Parts: sequence; C-alpha cells; structure tokens
Amino acid sequence: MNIGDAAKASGVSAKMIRYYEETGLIPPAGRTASGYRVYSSQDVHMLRFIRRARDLGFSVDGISELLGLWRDQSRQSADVKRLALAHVADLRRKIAELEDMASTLETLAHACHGNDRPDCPILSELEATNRAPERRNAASRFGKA
Amino acid sequence: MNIGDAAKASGVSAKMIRYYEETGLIPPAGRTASGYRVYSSQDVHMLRFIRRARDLGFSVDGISELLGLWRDQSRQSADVKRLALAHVADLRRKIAELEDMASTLETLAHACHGNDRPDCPILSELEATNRAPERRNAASRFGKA
DNA sequence: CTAATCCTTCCCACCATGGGAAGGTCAAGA
DNA sequence: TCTTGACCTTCCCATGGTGGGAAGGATTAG
Repeated sequence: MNIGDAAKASGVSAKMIRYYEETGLIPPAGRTASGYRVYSSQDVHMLRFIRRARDLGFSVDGISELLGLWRDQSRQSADVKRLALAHVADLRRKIAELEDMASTLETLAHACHGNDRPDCPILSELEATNRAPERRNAASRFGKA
Repeated sequence: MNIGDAAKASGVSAKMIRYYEETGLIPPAGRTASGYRVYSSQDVHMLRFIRRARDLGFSVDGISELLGLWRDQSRQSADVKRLALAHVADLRRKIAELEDMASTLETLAHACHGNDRPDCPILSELEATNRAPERRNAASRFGKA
C-alpha cells in the first residue's frame, strides 16, 4: 500500500506521515524498487493510534512515549495512566488560563455599552497604567511555564 | 528611553518590540544619531496596551484591530465590544475542545487499573479500529477550523 | 503512447517567541 | 584617556505541527 492509501486509511496526511518518519516518531517505511514508501496494515494501525493520540491533544513527544508503551508487551499500565493523567493536568491548566481570559474579557464586554459612543471600558482597562485589580492573573500565557 | 527600558516598563521584551515594529503592528520608533531606537512614555503606554491584549489571548491581528480602535477617537464602542465578544467565543470554543479531550482521557484513565499489569484501556482505546463510540467528537484540533 | 494520477525530495510559510553571534555605542570608573 | 561592561544594532536559526507547491520520476488506465 502506498503512502496515499495509508493516509486515507489512517486519517494522517501523507505529509505528516513523512514528517513523523523524518523525525523518528515512526520507523522508516519500506520502499519499492523505485523508491515509493510501502505500508502494511500494521503500519496503518500504528498511524491510526497516532492520529487518535493527536486528537486527544498529545504532543509528538507524548505520543512517542505512548507508542513506546504500546509496543512494550511488558509495560505497566501504571505508566500509561501516569502519562495520561499528566496530560489531563496539562489540559486543565490550559483550560483554566483560557477561562480566565474569557471571563475577564466577558466581564469587560458586559460593562461596555456597545453603542455609537467611543467610551469603552474594554479599551480603558487595556490602557490602564496599573495591573488589573479584580482578576488575580489573566496573565501568564501558555507555552513557557 | 532605549528599547531595554521600554521593555522593562511595558513588559514586552525588546525582541518582541522589534518584531512588532518589523511586522507593522507598531510604527517605527525614532532613532538616535547612532541608530538606537528611542521610546517615549506614549510608546510605552501603547506597548503596555499590547501586552495586556496579549495577556487576554488576542492574536497580533486582533491587537492590530484593537489598536486601530484605540487610536480612533471617533470609534464606536460597539465595534470594540464585537471584537471582544468574538474573541471570547473563540476562547470558549477552544476551551470546549480541550475539555472534551480532558474528560475523554480522564474517563479512560479512570478505567485503567494503573498497576504493574500491561493491560490498559487507554491503549486499547487508542488502538481500536473504529471511532470512539461514547464521545461525539474528541477530534477536530485547534488551529484551522 | 499518452494523459492523469501518484510518488519522491526540497524549500517556504505560518505564529510568536527566544537564543545567539558579530559588531557598534555609551557611560562610569581608574 | 583608556578600559570595561552593559547596552544596542542586524542577521540567522529554532521551536511545533501543519500545509502549499515546484520539479521531476513512476505507475496506471485508456
């Protein structure tokens, strides 16, 4: 099976399959005499696994660990669970940050007349010299801790 | 005031200030004879505005619109409000996606013994051939709609 | 045989941010 | 005055996942 078929069957784009191979997430696919990558249904199985993990928001690094455990017949489910729960904690942290932003902004928007006059508490808040007093920390964006 | 001072005073890194200038989010700063960028307290005011909008999760594009309204004395607060609420809706959509992921994974993790045995429903779910039945759509990741 | 469709590799772009190198400038202290 | 250290400048590179597209070869259906 060629990469296009594997892509359709797994839900992972051909481009991403090549990328995953290049970065070592998956082992290099076999090749035909003319250089086409060849995939087995086993491979598709693995790609589908990856797709689902992505859908659950795992990073490629996380998926790499997950794949390791998946392949390891003598794994301990405790390790899998730990990985999963750590990711859940990550997600919840991000959710909390976004929720903080959303509610701050919503409060501000609620206080805004939303008419044809220029005065607007949203802009006032943004241009205020000092930190926002009411909300504890709408700050501390994603990425870096 | 040099870029370092403006950075400290505004909370926007020097690197980002240059980037914002380069991409046109902010107008080019004045320069000393020797080429150093010079900032006024007005500029710092603007940078702080940007910083806060970032803290509320606005993209640079969104901030650009916000800045336009901020500078426009004849703006209508309705426009600001619309922008803010659209962003809130964006945030809530992302939150819902993350929450979907988190709860799916949490349910799975809950069903996992987390002991020294290898069997684990988390991996089972990931390797399942068909789509997840219980959850409607843990899929459809961020970014592109 | 030809045309369409696939595959290959390679480079570029996104977004926002940081790292760092090579070199110029400025201010303070000896 | 000279040196030193802290600052500034521009330029390139990396991140993480993903897509776009070009140039050229392979395969396949008609």
